[in-house]
Amino acid sequence: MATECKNCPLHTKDLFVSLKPEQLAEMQRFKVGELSIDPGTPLLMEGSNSPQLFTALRGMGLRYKTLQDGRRQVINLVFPGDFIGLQAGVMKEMKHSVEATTHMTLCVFDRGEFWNFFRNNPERGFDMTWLAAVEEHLLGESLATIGQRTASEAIAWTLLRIYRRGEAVGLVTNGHMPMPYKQQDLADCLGLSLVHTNKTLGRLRERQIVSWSEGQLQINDMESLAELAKDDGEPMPKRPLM
Amino acid sequence: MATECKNCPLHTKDLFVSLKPEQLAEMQRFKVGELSIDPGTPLLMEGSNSPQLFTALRGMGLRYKTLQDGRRQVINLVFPGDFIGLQAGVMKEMKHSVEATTHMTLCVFDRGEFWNFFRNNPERGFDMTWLAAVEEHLLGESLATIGQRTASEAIAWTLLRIYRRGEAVGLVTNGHMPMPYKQQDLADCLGLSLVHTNKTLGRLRERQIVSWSEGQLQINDMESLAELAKDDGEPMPKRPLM
DNA sequence: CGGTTGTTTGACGCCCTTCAACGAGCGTGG
DNA sequence: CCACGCTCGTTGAAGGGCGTCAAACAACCG
Repeated sequence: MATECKNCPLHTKDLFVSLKPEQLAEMQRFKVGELSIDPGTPLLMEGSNSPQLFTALRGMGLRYKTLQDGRRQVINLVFPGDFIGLQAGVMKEMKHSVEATTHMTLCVFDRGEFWNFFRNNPERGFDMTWLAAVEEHLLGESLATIGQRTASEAIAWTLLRIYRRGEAVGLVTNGHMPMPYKQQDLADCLGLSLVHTNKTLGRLRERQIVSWSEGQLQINDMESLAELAKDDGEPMPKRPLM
Repeated sequence: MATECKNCPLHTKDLFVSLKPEQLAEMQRFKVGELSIDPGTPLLMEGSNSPQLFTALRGMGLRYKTLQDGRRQVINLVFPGDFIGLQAGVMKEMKHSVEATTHMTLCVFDRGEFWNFFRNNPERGFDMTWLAAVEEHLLGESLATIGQRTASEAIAWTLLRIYRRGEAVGLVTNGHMPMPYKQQDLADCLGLSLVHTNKTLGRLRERQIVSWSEGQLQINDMESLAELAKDDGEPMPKRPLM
């Protein structure tokens, strides 16, 4: 039973810019269905030319690239509200892969209608650009993290960002944030080895700053964490929802 | 004396998707002037809310972010054809800084007209999204480089990419590519220390793979370079020109 | 109960950083 | 004209953060 756009659980969250009723109707027309996938399922593959675009409705995943020798770089994590497949939408093919970490449900859009949608809804087209610009900005921050921050800074920064994003979409309850990823995923986010990631996490736990176990992330000392992360304290940028 | 869009030296390069005459005319209308700046001049500052957008017409520069403790991460290099300021165009402010490395001349667009332009030219709006998606893709590749490649791989990869991009916009003559950056810039691109960058470059030079001196980049052994860089050999993605 | 996946811990070593110093090129001013 | 300062490239030495190797442990499952 597909969710109707006007009942979308996301578009009321204040992370997203609010949509006018007619825009919701437009999205409803653009939306061709809903997809539900199990943990571990690949959604889009590097080099594929998917006929579909998605926005994550529920669940979490990750986008990654693999070098030819098998090393993997996680580009970013996929949260509810993320738009997936823009690259396939405008370029010929995907340049990275996307896979589900938890069970996910996604709104499905028809790529063939993408251009029509864009032409008929310039406001939404603008929002698409906006979205891409936000993505670009976030990747720039990740670059700065991997390039400049030490392992503990980087891990602190990443956990903080995950927590905040989770808060913004209502995933946090009682200070508990679902954290379904593996340590290996976090390591591949940051270009660190699994072992070093593990030990650094252990140190953060000992210092009572964050605890991450059994798929739950908890922040025990927000102040120390933000300081360690060298977070610049800028609020999470608002973004459109597709 | 401003360059007219229809005489733009760039839009015939095959890196860019070609523009129809009426699109050129539209760009001409959107363009409010031309800016010429000296090496070292900051063009956009992090946190600024610039009223202008640019596309680089001639010259080279770089985009970077600085952490609060002064560490700098170069997000990417700016080449002719790059569109600058999209973030300020859709979000409130710039999230990184841009500065000129060589003398640069840029086409200037009025940010206030951005939305109108977008609405009146859905095709160009689409191209804007396309551009942002290309940027995002390139940042993803940089992430993989910084995160996964070793210093010599990363440096090889970066030099190779610079050379190819230079070729694509006609900057290479006789196998010589202008390389106006400092070693510190390259180091800040890759999250490496200046010293290590220098020594790694020296090793590449000794092995007769690339030589970079006096602002000129030369590739002596393209095959070895591509192999070292673990380049996946995909062609440079075509992109729109604004 | 063996097999698998993910976390944890220890030992060892290297890639890379940091500190330090020197040289080359160049513009400035005495 | 040369001394001086500044920037940038280069090189050596020392140390540490992080990677690699290896193994043990816990949880889950057929």
